[in-house]
Amino acid sequence: MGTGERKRREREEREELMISHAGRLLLRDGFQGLNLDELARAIEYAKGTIYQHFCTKEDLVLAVATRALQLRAELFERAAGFTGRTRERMRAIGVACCQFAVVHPKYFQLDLMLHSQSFWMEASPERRMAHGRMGERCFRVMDTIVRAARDAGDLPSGSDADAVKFSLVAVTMGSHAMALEPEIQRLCRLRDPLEATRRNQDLICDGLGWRPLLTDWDYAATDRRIRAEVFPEAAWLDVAAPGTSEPTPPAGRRRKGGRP
Amino acid sequence: MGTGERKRREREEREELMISHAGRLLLRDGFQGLNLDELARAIEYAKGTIYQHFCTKEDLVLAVATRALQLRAELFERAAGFTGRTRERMRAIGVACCQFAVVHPKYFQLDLMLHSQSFWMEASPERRMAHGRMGERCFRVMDTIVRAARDAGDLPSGSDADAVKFSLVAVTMGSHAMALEPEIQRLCRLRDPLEATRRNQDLICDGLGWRPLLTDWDYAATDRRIRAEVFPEAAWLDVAAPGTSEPTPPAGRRRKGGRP
DNA sequence: ACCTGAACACCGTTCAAGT
DNA sequence: ACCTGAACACCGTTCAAGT
Repeated sequence: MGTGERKRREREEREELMISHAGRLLLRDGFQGLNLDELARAIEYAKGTIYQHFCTKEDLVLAVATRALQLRAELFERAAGFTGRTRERMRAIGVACCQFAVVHPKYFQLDLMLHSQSFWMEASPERRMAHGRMGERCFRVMDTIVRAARDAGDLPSGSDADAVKFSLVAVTMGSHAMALEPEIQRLCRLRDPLEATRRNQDLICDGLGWRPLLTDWDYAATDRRIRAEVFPEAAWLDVAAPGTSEPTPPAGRRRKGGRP
Repeated sequence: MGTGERKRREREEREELMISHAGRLLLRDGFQGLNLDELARAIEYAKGTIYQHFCTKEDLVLAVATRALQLRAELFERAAGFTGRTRERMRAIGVACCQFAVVHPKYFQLDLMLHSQSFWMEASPERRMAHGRMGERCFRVMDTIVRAARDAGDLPSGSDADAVKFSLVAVTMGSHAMALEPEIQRLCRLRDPLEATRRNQDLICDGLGWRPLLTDWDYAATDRRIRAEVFPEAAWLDVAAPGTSEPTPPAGRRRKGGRP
């Protein structure tokens, strides 16, 4: 029985190895570019062994995405510890979101992919649920703040907490996704994608009537506090020029097929 | 020379046939599910002939997406003819957007895909530019209204027209994308995805200070006017229960590979 | 009981041969 | 000059054989 325990642990460690290494390859090559032959070679297991852990490639990628979502949840929970007005606290979450998108641009792209592809039906129910739970963790953090805002009178008493969360999530994801798109950058003459996202969060909050409004408060000072108190070690982020996600590598498809 | 002219026309008609039929298959099966063998069989040309028009599968799909974007541009231009306050006119565009997403849910998903995948580098520069031009057409319509709003004093005089457009596009795409996601529907207890998107557009406009604000105007009446005057033939849309995009077909992957 | 990797199926891409 | 479709390459998935 002690042996069974060790077996279980080894199996778990192997899965961990697969997920973390798949993550690395995903960051480099994207979903289509992720090659299971290469992954197997890199982790020194047979390709077939991967399928003892994941029923499809999508299942594996979903596991990576859940890991990424966990990172986000942890950022959220850290941000939730920020003290101040309720809108300032939610702002800390917004900053956490931006941090995540900047530090892990490919993970963020992966997240977008999950939302726009037939991913879910290729993944196992277990992993879908695990991903759902992680999503709940993120939403719980937001929910606490929204309710506190309503209780404090910072949000109109009639506000629907679910609707507020949806608005914030939608504007954040949408802004990020659009801001990353070169076509949109050109059409909207975007200079700083991150700044644009933050501004849209501000607009939504103002639209919701979340006090103090943009005009009644020095949110630049709040941002400085957030950076200093919640993400002190991320100071280097300010240095990186905005939009410095690595210039997508020459992943142009190597032509295949045809005659010799 | 008359013959050369006919050849050119025939070539164009064939390309048209390919695009429209590829569109049909895309609507049914999505990008991954689009099979060029099947397409070739359906249009009764050899698979190789497709490659005389499109350099890759992505190139073909981009052509379809551009066609879809053209539909959207036409809806926008029609909506721009709506008379009323500037915010009402922009609202007509918002309604057009929602119409588009409801009538062509798969095209809308396709649009999301373009934003989240390494599509562009597999397509030809010509088609990328064609798509860019169609995007410009959409933005031009919005731009006219935003400037009119600033001139009329409906928008604060300091408003940056590009930033306003970005906010609207980001919130609309983001809201739609999130609203389509079952996971988000669950977490936010969404009842009516379309309504949620419209509401977020309202919040952004309020946040921008675009008068008349939500509280100062009967926008429900505006919506009725828009439906009656701009999209009269689309009345049936109100009948379809929200979120009645066809229940994604059992596109679960047929397992492949392995031994006989 | 579990790992292995060759075999296989699928499908996008190419090109020699045909008209 | 252009169309054809069989051949090919790539890669996700499977399973008979090995340990």
